[in-house]
Amino acid sequence: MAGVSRATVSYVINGLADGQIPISEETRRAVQAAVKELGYEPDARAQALRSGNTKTIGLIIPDIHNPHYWDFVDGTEQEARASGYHLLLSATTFNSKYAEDIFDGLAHRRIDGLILCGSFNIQSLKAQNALTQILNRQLPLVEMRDNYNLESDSVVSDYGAPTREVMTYLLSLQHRRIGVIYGVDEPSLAEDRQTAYENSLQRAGLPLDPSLFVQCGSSIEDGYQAALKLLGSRQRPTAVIAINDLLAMGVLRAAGDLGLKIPEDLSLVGYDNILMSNYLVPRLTTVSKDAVLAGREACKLVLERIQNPALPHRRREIPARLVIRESTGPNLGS
Amino acid sequence: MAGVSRATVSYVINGLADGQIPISEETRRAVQAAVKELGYEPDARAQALRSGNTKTIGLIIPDIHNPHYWDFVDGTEQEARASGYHLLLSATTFNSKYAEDIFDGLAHRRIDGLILCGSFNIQSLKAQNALTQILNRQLPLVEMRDNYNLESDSVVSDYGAPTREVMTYLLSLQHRRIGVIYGVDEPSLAEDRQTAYENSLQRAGLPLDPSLFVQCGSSIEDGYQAALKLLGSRQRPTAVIAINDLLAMGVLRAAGDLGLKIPEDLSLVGYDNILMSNYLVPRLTTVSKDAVLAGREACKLVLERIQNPALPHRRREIPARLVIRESTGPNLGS
DNA sequence: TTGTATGCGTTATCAT
DNA sequence: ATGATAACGCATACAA
Repeated sequence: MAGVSRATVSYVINGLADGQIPISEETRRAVQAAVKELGYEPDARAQALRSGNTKTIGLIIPDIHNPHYWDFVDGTEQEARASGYHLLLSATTFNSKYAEDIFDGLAHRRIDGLILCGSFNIQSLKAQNALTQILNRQLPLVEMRDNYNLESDSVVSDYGAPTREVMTYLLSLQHRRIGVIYGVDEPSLAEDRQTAYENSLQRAGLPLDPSLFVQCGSSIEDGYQAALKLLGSRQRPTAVIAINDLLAMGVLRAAGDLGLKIPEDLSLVGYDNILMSNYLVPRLTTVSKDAVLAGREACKLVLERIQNPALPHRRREIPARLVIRESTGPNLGS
Repeated sequence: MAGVSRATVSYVINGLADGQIPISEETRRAVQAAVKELGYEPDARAQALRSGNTKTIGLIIPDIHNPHYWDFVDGTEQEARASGYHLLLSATTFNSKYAEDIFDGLAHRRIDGLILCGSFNIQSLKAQNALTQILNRQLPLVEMRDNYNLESDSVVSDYGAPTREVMTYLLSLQHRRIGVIYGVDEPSLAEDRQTAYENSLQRAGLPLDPSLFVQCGSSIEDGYQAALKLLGSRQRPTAVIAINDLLAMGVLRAAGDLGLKIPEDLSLVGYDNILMSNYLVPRLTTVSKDAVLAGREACKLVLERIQNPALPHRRREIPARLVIRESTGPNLGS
């Protein structure tokens, strides 16, 4: 329609005209007019086939119902969009038979990079195979934990120090029986918190009561049920640490049902500092981590590696710190 | 490697062997062995270029921080995955300059279908243009509201009836001053609720006090601030309807800050029945809608239309109904 | 039962 | 300053 060849159109559209390849002003205008007239848009499929990259980043999150991950997705999307990339979102639940499908699907689609957020079932042999295959293909990969293997970049947070801080704080409030709602799908992912908890107790000369350490799933209902069990026992704890804020909301609810007032009868600490934790009644004391920032950093890392695959393996640390609000107070017990 | 031609490999992989094109057993086995050996996976980019479809569905949600939409995403993803489709997720905020970028990006990518969930700035001329262009391209489109135009399928909920039910319920509890936190980015999208509210008041012979109807943004902080204003006034309402549960959480918090007990001093109703609304203290009375189901239905509709573009335009209705829990009670006021 | 040839829409290389 | 051509990896019509 512009009366020029396909190549010329390509030059004009991709702005190679600037310096690299000289295009006459009238040709450019003719092409641009035709583009507008026809509503022409280059076909990303053909571009992908030709150039080899899809301008797409895969993002896998473990739990679609936990606000913490939305913050993460938010940050990732901001950064991806800013660079003209799109996000291919997948959600997997622990033990999900889909884990394998997801990896296969992403490999098949030739995404340019992959961000693996949070736990997924690496115990599954199939998932493990899928992952190693992805690594073999040199797919830029960012993991939100210490590198499962050294090939990948990672964005992590040290929860050991803030957990010790939580324990020191709770102990200073005279809490002696401190429960833990350990609702992580992949237990090893929160080991730093578990050991910090145990070490703090030992250092304080307190016994390690296994009945205070409750493992459960990651839904709010799981947190609720776990708390019901933990708080319904004869020697109930006077403080509870929930491994994330969503579970803490379940604990809050369970405490209400048992007639326990927070923080008078029970102190409660969460992790993540999800947006709504500051609007709960009472406002939740929590270990805060900027998930949006984490998402941005993760995305930056993939994008950088996409641009330069030879980069040394990197590790970004997102700080986590205790934020004291209203859900914790002194032990007023007998 | 299998000693056969590319075509034969294609036949074997795509299972055309079954009936359509006969393949000898030994050839098939040889191909399959080679596939496994090489870790061969067909290139989705080339397939997309050749076949014309990307097996990708675009999904636009208005607010990444509202749990309601995640339920929706959940349902959509389940259905998409079941059919071998992936989700290209975009989040847009009202008034976002990105609205246009998003549409352009999706058009450029030649997604197979688009699900438009919730409000987006159709007032923006650019967004409108982008949308009509998409329609011109016959892209299968599902809108989560009554059809912006007749070309698209839609999944909707009638909020008029349940809102009247809410009003009847609150009036029966002797509430006479009923506030509304109207935090919708695109006001027209909740018009049915507004008129139901106004009609119910009129039918009860009650005045329409504009100061009871507060417009605000859609974040929890917006709900909090709006409630602070609404409940801080001299003639504060004894009941508040929040246009969604997230905003209701903000109201809950504001009430706490003002020393108002729920439901003794204030009744509160939300919409959506997000998962956590049943774990709040008090549990939230809300107009429930199954967002996961809505997501599935929306995805089914696109998938069906992708398969058969000539389908008549369809409209699915997802029921919404009042669920009475603990946040509402009789007006005990003077 | 299998192989050959063609084209999907781009962009890069080489000519002109 | 621009046009012709090849190639990306696949699926299919057709030939053998």
